[in-house]
Amino acid sequence: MPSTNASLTAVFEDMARLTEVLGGNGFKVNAFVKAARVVEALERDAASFSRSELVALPGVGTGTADRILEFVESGAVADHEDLKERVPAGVVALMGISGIGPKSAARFWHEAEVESIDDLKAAIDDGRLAALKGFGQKKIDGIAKSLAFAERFGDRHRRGVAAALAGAVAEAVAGVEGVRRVEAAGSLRRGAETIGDVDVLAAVPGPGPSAEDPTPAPDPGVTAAVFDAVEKLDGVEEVLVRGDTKLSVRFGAGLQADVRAVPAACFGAALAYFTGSKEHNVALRERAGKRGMSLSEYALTDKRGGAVVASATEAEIHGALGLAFVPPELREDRGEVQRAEAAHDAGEPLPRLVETADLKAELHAHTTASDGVMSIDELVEAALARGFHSVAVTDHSRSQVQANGLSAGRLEKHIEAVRDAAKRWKKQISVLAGSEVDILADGTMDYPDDLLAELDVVVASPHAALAQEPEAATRRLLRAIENPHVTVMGHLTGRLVLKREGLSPDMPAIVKAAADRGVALEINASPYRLDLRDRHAALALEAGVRLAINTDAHGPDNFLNAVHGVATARRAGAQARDVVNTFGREELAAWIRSTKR
DNA sequence: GCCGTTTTCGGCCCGACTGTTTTCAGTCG
Repeated sequence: MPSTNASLTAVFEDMARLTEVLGGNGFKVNAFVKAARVVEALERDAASFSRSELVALPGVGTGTADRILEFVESGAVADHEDLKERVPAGVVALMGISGIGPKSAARFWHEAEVESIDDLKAAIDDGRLAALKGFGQKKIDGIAKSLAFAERFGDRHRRGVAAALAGAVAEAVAGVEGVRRVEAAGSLRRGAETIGDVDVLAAVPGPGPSAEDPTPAPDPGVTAAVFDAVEKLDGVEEVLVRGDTKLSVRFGAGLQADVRAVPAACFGAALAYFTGSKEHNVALRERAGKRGMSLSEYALTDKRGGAVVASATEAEIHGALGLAFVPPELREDRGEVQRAEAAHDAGEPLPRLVETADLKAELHAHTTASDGVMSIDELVEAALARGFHSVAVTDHSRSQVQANGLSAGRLEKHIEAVRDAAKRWKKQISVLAGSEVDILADGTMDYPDDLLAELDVVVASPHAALAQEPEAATRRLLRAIENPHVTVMGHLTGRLVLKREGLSPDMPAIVKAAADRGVALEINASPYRLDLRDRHAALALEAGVRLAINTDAHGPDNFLNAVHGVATARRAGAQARDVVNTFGREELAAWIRSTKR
């Protein structure tokens, strides 16, 4: 995303929060949030838009347009600066604590002199909070718990741990007598790289929605059994909420799971609702309203009379709203509703996104030669078990000493061993000799060109000097892309999810160079990496760059991580033909040859 | 602040749950 857009997104988000804490008009707050979403989703730099082009964007009026122009001109928005002067910097942060919203944050600030998280802790300890009307011991205990929790774990989690937990919860729920269907929803289903809470939805017996009973209750007996089963799961530390339809539990590992029970006839509406995102849901409800309907987690209904229009499946609801079915990974209110409308009007579905089952090759995997746990044959067998027609053996290069990277001499011998295995496995699978070659800080490769020329597949990856300035990082990566032997650029930024920011190169320049050169950019599917991230993958696709979804497998189970890489690719809108791992055996071989200069 | 085959003014997305309330505000998703 162009940097102007990122900065403007932050400005509008901050204006929303500041307006909220100052008790301003809630609809104005929503308008700022919406403006942030619109700017975030722009495909061009906001600076390149004229005023009339801006006003034509849905959600952007003259006020937002003028603020965008002001920011492009001067680098700041006067109204935003004014708001910031009126609110201490730490007050907005209070709203980041679960249980504290704008009203409470404002009261803490005005009535208890709380202007930061540290102030809040002190105010809890010295009784200033308890002196406020409406804040009993339970509320204060809840806030103290949330504070301690946020400090211990932060509020986001890698999707790998969230997926595992969701699986355990879903399994427990599915085992309850009377449960018709179970599905993980929320940001996990949308394929997001980090997850706040795990949402699991259970369909249980109960009446369908109707004009007389628009919010039918799920069977209380089955619902109670579902909630009991989840509360009994290993690792449940605390029950936060338990009502007639909703259970929230907190696990010791720091994750929270929300379980909802709905009558089976409402499952589609509920699944759409709990999958979100919030912004996407709001967009759908607004759309429903404009068409004389109302959308809730129970049903899409006619406003007059309340007749049920659709409720059982998501596809029916989207269709009744005049939309093609929107895959969960696209539901971020980044233009998908408009695209689904256009597709629906043309009588077509949205393009089919890449699926895990489409993957037929792995181009980045390690063996015991460097830091993997599989022999060459074990790696080949793991690939065969996935139904793959090709696998590249890509152990670390010599600079990766801690990972037992191969010296030039060891690589020569390793290539021989791979070629030998390739002959033995030839009838079943193509075994390719490769290497994950370090891109050194100056952009040179960790092996000389004549050695690289002996390899079928070169995955070029940065591993060190990951705090480099953007200019240096850009030069470094461009130089690697220009190397005539490189096939795939591996985990391009070197970021680690929730842990390390990694390189911040000029992505438009990188994707243009990759397009010109014909190399693929990897989506590293490890939930620790997910690098490229979704936005960058979308930029690559726009530039016509092929993606490679690789698991970077160090052990056989790592192949299962492909699903996370696919989720990221789907968020970017990737179709199967955009991903080289979906190519047929001969097609892939031909593509690899085409990358050689 | 945005928006209009109900509206250029007066609306604007829907429901569950909790706490401290005696009828509802605040928060969350």
